[in-house]
Amino acid sequence: MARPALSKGEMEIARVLWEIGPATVREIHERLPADRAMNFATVQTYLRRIEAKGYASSTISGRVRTYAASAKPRTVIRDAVGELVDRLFGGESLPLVRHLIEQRGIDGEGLAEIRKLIEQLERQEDK
Amino acid sequence: MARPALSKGEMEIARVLWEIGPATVREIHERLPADRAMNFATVQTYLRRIEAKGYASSTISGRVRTYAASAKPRTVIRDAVGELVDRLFGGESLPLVRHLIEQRGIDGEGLAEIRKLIEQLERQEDK
DNA sequence: ACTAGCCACGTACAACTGTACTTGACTCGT
DNA sequence: ACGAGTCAAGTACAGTTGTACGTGGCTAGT
Repeated sequence: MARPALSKGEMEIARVLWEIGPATVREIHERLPADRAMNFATVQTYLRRIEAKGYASSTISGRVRTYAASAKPRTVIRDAVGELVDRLFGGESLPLVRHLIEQRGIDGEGLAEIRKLIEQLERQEDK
Repeated sequence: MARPALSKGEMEIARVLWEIGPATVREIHERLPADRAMNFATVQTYLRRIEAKGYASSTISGRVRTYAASAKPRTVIRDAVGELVDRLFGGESLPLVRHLIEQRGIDGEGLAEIRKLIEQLERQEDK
């Protein structure tokens, strides 16, 4: 494996690609959040780089190139989060979880979900 | 404010600076995790850049320069995590919390702590 | 057949990053 | 007073990143 990591900008595009499945440059460009204006050609460049790094593949049909993710979000997320946790928290994930829960508004529903998740894990551990 | 964000490598150094308080280049260099060998001059460069970006200040006393963080970890963490959450999760923090709990080993004690934290927040919310 | 629009592809380019060497000043033990 | 070590500061330099322009081919409407 050992693909070079995706850059922040590349991740943004990759995310859209995971979300809407195989897509053309234009489709991805259109699905970008409105507050994230970006030139069509820029999206094109990102996709080319994402493919070059081995996170996507593409085929051309007619005149249009279609990109498909070839790496799972889970993998990319694992690496990116791992990196952040290492650099900013010395490898400890707990402080990051704490930060997220305390500092970033997670609503009641979200909290409940996490609580259930934890209770479940704790039961497993007890066994 | 609007300081340019710290790069990953810079964060690593900034973290040590927060941990051990105002320190000289050498002190920081020595406190780096063993698996993260880095030339003394590299640390020097990072510190210079961290200062240039406005996240630290330094004074020279005698021949030795001492750096002190001038930004709080909380701020830097907020920004870095916010960035990641935006790019990789479209701004939703819940999936990141889920990922951390499910995928990164957090031990029983950690889980219990998070659970308590959540219960506390839920109580607050109820009121 | 002509034109306006769309697209891939190559190219560009400055800023930022990671990483470090070099030089010149100072300092301490001999 | 000399050599070994220490440090700041300047410089270097290739690779990555963000962002985009230009060119030339195809295509659908006139």
